[in-house]
Amino acid sequence: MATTQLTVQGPYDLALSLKARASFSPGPAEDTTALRIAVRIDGKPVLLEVQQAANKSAVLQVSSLDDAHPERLQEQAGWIVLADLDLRPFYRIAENDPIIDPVARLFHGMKPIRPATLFEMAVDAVIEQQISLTAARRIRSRVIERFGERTAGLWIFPDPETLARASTEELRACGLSGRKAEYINGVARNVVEGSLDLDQLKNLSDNEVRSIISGIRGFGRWSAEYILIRGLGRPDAVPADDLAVRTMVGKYLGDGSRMTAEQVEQTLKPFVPFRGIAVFYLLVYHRLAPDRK
DNA sequence: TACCAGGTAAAAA
DNA sequence: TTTTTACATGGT
Repeated sequence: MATTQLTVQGPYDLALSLKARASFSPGPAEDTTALRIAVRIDGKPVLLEVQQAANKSAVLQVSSLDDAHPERLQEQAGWIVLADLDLRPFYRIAENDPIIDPVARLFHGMKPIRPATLFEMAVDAVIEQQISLTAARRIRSRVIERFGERTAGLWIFPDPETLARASTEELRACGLSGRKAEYINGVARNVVEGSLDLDQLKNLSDNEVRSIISGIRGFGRWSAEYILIRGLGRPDAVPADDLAVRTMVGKYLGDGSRMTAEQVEQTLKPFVPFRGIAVFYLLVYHRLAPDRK
């Protein structure tokens, strides 16, 4: 059994971060004491478990039953929990806003949890286009159960190779539209052929990422921002035209009614360079608030 | 039943 | 160039 320690930047609350993630996919209650996820490391399925050494401690315990390199485990876990992000500058900015400040204090140490790979994130973005998160979740699980791999009771998201080979009909059978089936096929093939290197996006600026993502068929402005904030954890990225964002920013930072994308952009200016994190906190607040709706 | 939900590309105007 | 339409599922 491989075990390693991971030090994260700034304040971190793993239990809260897990709770936040669960709030976006309502279902049976999930374990919030540890992050358990199956990933592929150097091509091999590995069960990864991440725990917080002590409450809100900066040290995380990363372990796996499999004999993966501790360094690779640490790297993968650090990616998923956004270990490099320091929330303190965000909290300082939040202090200037009467609405965000109490929310930031309530959720002290909360970070987004990233999907294990950018390919998974890209496919998720396509699945979630236009339909409700509930519907998207159902479709997503059909895709995983049809094309993914199961290890230690957990599913690993299908590889680009598998989804590149999948027929439009098979994908449609999961509940995707024919269009979305083509998009997913397309991005998977780009990755397999090597014309798209998703991991390379990690080294590029937000604008360079926007340019590359929106050049892929099926990926527009919304998907580029969505992948930036959720997949890459870029703290300033916001899909301002996103329906939920327009609704929530309007509700909490505006007059209560849904905003236009332009109004969202204007309203979020004070939170640069943490606009995406500010919106993340608002969305979670809305989902966890007892007086929701 | 109709409409909305964390959009996008392609057709039509 | 700008506006409209088709698309799939799930909840209300």
